[in-house]
Amino acid sequence: MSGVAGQIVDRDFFARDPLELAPDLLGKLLVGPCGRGRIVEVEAYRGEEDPASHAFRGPTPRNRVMFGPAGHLYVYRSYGMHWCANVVASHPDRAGAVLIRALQPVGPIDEMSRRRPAARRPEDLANGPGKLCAALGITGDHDGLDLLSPDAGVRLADDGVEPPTSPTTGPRVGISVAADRPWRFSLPASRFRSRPVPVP
DNA sequence: ATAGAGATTGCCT
DNA sequence: GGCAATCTCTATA
Repeated sequence: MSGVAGQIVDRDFFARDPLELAPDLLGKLLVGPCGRGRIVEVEAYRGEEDPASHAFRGPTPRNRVMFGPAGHLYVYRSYGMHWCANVVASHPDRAGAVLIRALQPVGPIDEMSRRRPAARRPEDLANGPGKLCAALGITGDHDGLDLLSPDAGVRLADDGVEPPTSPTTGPRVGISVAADRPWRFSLPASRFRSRPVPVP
């Protein structure tokens, strides 16, 4: 199954169409200031041709990172109270990002649990875009950071787990426009996807 | 200037 | 299942 977890440092891995990058993020490890988890569900968002994307109507103070280099982290405030994390994709001159929707908690479970007091079961620690940011300690302070930087507060690691050959796909959650596009990707066997695993 | 919707979550009945 | 919390942006005036 796996080797030693190593940070992803290949810019070209990120500089692709979000539709290509999204499924390749499944199985990777998201490492935050307060914990880490395995990515099990993501959504692709494009730019001007995607009405559901924050980048659809051009740059604003909030979404400016989506128009910057691939491999950076785009963190936005959702409904005035939650943080949501995206990996910037696409090309330098084209906006695009992949929203991280759910993680399988890896640890430390006790600290993640302290940050998610409402989670009654371990699988509820990070099974939502706002929940996973709370569990890992990701906030607006991390907006725009470079995921390829070795000392970044948020990083992306590969421990040898291969992306699924046939990811589960479906419509993106919580949107009303372009809701017919099946741009949500998740690991199969989703019923178990957010359950924590022992730290190796 | 003001109003309404939104890539959400948790608590209420 | 309903609904409140509350920031950012868009539409309308």
